[in-house]
Amino acid sequence: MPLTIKVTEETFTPRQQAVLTAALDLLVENGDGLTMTAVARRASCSKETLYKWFGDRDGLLTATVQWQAAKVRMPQVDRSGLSAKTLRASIEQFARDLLTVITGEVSITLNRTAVTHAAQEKDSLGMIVLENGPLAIRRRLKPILEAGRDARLLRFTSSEDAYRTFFGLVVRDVQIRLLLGDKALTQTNVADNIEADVKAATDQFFALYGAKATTA
Amino acid sequence: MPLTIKVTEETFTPRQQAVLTAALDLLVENGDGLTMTAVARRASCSKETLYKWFGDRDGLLTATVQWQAAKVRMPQVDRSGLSAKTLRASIEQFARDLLTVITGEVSITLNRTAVTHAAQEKDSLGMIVLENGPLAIRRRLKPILEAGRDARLLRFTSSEDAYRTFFGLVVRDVQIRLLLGDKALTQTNVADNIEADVKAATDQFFALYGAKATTA
DNA sequence: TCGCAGGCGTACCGTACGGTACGGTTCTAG
DNA sequence: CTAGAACCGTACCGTACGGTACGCCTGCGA
Repeated sequence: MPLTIKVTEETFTPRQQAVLTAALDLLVENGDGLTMTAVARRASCSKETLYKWFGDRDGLLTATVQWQAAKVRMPQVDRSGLSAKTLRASIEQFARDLLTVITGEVSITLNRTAVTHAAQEKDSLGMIVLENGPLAIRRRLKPILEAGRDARLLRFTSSEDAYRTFFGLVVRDVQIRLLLGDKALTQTNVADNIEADVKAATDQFFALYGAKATTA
Repeated sequence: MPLTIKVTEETFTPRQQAVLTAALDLLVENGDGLTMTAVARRASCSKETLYKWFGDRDGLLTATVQWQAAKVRMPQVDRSGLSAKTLRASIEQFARDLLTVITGEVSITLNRTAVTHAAQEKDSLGMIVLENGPLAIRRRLKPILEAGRDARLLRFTSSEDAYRTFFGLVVRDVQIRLLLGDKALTQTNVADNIEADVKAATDQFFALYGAKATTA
């Protein structure tokens, strides 16, 4: 399977999507339990079909991650009619989206899979996850930030730095702890605190980059 | 091998440490290449000895991680004679230590190993890494922060929140991108920027929590 | 009705690797 | 000098899993 630049829902037939769903379910249920035999049994198809469609195990894994990533379509935030209020609402929404995604079971599983993959000098899965996680957020957030600057609501020199600070303020140590399986961070526990964390992170972001703030 | 509460250098004989060094080297060179046969060959010992000393593959892995973690002894920062200047220097030192560690090849390898491990419902390695990484920093940073607050140099209500914000400001998206194998983040590239990042993160931390700052 | 493509299920193969067994060697204690 | 413990090297076993081959069934177009 060659490098696929863009994966849409139509890239796979419904039957293939059913197979990928089975693969993703297995992955979530039991991280490394993604054996070709298990997928074939779960999806009620033959292994031969799997190899015909996806080439090899890595191809199936890649297709699964790409397909799942294509499903995550974050809500577009309106850029027009920018006011202090709407800007803040947009930023909060980004923070909420980000936290909701990274604390989700599917995201944790895919990130773990990609990290494992990267430990074997194969970074393709990592790039896919990056591309559809942090980088996707960045692509959508940067224009908002720059619009905020144009409207004299934000102050910064590098929108890249502003974005990365935002990421840090929102994610903090939550993602790495979840990936490492920290039991002190029960998922429900995290989910319950998302709203408070969103507000705190947004407050801090405006404290650093708001028009009235003085940054170094 | 039962749960070892604390691992010191003396926990293992020199010969055993040589074995663990070999294991760590193999892990760094080639993430998943840690086979018992490879370790035995690299360390010039027999597999039987490995099993006698470490029980099974997981025991060897755990011992390797624990032993490496025990080697990382971060420099203690002086808490006495707290002034604005020394406090800032301490904070900067923490930021520098944190960034230096997480961008190191060994840290990346161990984190990847622990994440992979956590994907198999085995969180012991994850806890060890957490305990000796983020949590170790936290244990040492919190007293400094609280001393800074007592000296009216910092303002915050929860030192836990202050620590986590510090972590986010320093680490941002660097760690997850390194774990995912982002090629855009060459290690040398990151290393060259550490000083600038340290300064920026410290500035932002003081902007949020410095005595003169107004936080929400 | 016939032929055939697509696909299911299963049996099969090769290999890699965790774990064990065992003979041979070195070192130490008595 | 000898007995035994520790340990090295290697051969071996069992299993899990990636990948292939093949027989069978179903649906569909001619």
